[in-house]
Amino acid sequence: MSSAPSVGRPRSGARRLPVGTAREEILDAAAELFAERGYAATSTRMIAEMVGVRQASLYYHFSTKEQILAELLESTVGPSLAYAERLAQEALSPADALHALVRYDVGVLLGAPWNVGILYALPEIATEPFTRFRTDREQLRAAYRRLVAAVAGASSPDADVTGDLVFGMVESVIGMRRDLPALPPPGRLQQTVAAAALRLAIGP
Amino acid sequence: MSSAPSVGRPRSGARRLPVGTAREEILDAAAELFAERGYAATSTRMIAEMVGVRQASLYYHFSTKEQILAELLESTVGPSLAYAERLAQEALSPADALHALVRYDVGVLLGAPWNVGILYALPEIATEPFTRFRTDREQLRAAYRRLVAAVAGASSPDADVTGDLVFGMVESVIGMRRDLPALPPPGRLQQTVAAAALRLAIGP
DNA sequence: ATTATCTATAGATCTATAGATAATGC
DNA sequence: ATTATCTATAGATCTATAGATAATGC
Repeated sequence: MSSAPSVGRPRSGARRLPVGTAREEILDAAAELFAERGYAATSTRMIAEMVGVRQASLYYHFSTKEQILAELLESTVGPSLAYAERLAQEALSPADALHALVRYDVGVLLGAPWNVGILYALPEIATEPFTRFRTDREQLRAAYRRLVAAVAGASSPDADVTGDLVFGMVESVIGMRRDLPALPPPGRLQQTVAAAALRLAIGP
Repeated sequence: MSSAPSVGRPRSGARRLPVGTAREEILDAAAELFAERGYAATSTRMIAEMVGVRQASLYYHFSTKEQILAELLESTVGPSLAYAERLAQEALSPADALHALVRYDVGVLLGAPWNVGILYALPEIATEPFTRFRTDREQLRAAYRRLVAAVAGASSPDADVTGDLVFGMVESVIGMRRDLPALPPPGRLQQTVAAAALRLAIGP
């Protein structure tokens, strides 16, 4: 929201978009570069150049390059996890709840301005600065497992694995978004994936 | 096979395992480091140290660091693609063929000594040295689409998307292998995923 | 006085090439 | 003579810190 601040030394370059705080501008630029060229392959200098600021100025807003990545990752699991927790408090049938969660989660992954989900796969996230992201993501996985188990009923022996497969299938829209020249419209794809999740969960 | 060669200047360090050529030793070490720490985060010096050789000596066997990655990637799609092509020539029902391909592909992903599949997600592979890998992987995706369409019958409108979802679900075992503390035994997981693929393909 | 930038730079890399050297094979 | 290594290094980075500076706010 609050655009260019009134205090502080002026920038050397022009402001990219007069919308958003400096922090948000940095996150936007980093999201684009990390998703398109890779995290380690993106230098802080490239991010700064895209923002229109000197490389060292990034460190006024973020203490390390890793912090920038951590914040981006958080923004992609956070909403779906919060939604899963809200769902758990409503009195929906397990099938309806699973369907809703898949729709929402796919919507988040497709709706992000850049395909940041691709960064989940980075081996780098096994380290400390990303602990929060990792536990949030595992909680989301647990929510999928619970819902799938509830849909399948007590009968199913490897409901956990099926939950993981649904979770993986949902996240595979990240790969589709990257690799396919065109995707169905978001609403339609959300619907298709949600229906597929139910087929997976219900079946024997 | 052919272990330490009889010609050439001796190494400064000891040979890691007296099995395999220098080329294979390099690929092994790189696979471990790339999968565990990331491609860009792994230096050629680290690879060389693990092999027991000086950094510059890698360049006698590979012209660039990217070539090492390209070869590793190729080794993980290659076999499944070849298998899909063999399957296409046999007279199996579509359902049996899809089941067999999923079993095989999951087996390859789980069987690799290191979880190299994780590298599929790298944005770096969009560049030229990886063209061969990318087209092979797209051919494998196409095989999944064909089989899923055949299983679903002419009725299904978005058989392509379902094919992509099966493809994505199969590859999601890469993420499971990385993130879960324990997995079912390979044979059992192959079976579970293959059955799940059929449920996805058949359903309405 | 506070804020948000700037300039300058330390110190640590990193990839790839050039050319020397220590083996074996002919 | 050929092979597979070695040593040495060029040249290009890269992250993060220190301290100066140009705004506004009090």
